[in-house]
Amino acid sequence: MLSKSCIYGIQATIYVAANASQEFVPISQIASELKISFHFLTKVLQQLTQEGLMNSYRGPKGGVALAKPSTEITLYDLIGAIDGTSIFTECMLGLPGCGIAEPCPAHEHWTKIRNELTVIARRLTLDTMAKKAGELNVRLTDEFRYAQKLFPSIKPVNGAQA
Amino acid sequence: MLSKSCIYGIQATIYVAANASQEFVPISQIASELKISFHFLTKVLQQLTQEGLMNSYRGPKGGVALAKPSTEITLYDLIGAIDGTSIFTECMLGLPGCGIAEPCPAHEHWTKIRNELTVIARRLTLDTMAKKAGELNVRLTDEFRYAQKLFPSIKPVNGAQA
DNA sequence: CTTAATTTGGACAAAAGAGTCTGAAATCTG
DNA sequence: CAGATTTCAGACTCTTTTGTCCAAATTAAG
Ligand code: FES
Ligand code: FES
Repeated sequence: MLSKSCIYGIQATIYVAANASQEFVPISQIASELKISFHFLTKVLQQLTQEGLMNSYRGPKGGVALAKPSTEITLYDLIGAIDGTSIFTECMLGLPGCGIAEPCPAHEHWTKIRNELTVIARRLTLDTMAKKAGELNVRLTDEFRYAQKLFPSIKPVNGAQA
Repeated sequence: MLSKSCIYGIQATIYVAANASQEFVPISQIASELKISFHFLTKVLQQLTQEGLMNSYRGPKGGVALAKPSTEITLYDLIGAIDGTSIFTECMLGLPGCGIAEPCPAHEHWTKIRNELTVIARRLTLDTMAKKAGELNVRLTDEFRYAQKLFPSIKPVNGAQA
């Protein structure tokens, strides 16, 4: 569904939103905590910066920060900035100009799903996701649980690693 | 969302389902009518054959045919056979083992969408889509309209080409 | 002013997806 | 049997995505 770039972008922005204490968060910190390739993540976040969703600052004490309050950035914005909005508008069969005038055989059903996805993505804010990420057992990546970072004594529910 | 292979497979099977008159439909016929690369489509349909959704027959008068009645093949079957069922089960962020035990911050909302997608894909049969494909102005590919093939005098609603 | 930390911007490599081609095997027709 | 038609199987190329790396520009701190 989503590209790797997009997934990394979402995870990173949630991480930044949850670190409201830091003014600018260095990309190296995000990358090492979330176990994402630093150089690759750098490109993704540069794109979010160019799209106006983040601010960046160079030099010591530099890093990236949200350009707007986390309540005003939605999942739709993030996906749109990285993968583009075609998911929310395109034909399931990839035909150009999806519409009732020239529908494909799945149009009626696909648009229903697509519209619900759009509504949910527009409603779901970074703030909501960051709060959720702070709950117990919620994970941002396969490795990273925010609750575990705050309270290292907490063990995950299915204790794979000791 | 869907790979090109999957889209071609869906278009081709709808085409075959709509051609109920022919016993076996040659892949070359499907490819030329739907303007899909013959060799590429061949591979896709081979996969559907191996998955048990289609039968094939070599030699003159050969081709491919549905292995089951078109009322018993669903969009879910087609997608599952080509792209796999991960769309219907995987985490939006690609995390392994999507579940309420270790959710990601979007789990709750994504599973809602995903479940509706699954229900619709399981309900939508080839028969339904083939019937829809026969309606006026419904297109199977950018180029191919079934109604136009049956009644060449009919012009598309937004007459791009003369 | 010098050094270290950081983003920026691009080049480059590896992997996966999409598409092309060729030859072999099966099957019908005459 | 001979020849034509068709699927089957695999090698190969091209493009996009993913990932790695390095040098230049910016800024804070001593
Ligand atoms: S035309 Fe295919 S989904 Fe609208
Ligand atoms: S864990 Fe991410 S959608 Fe379920």
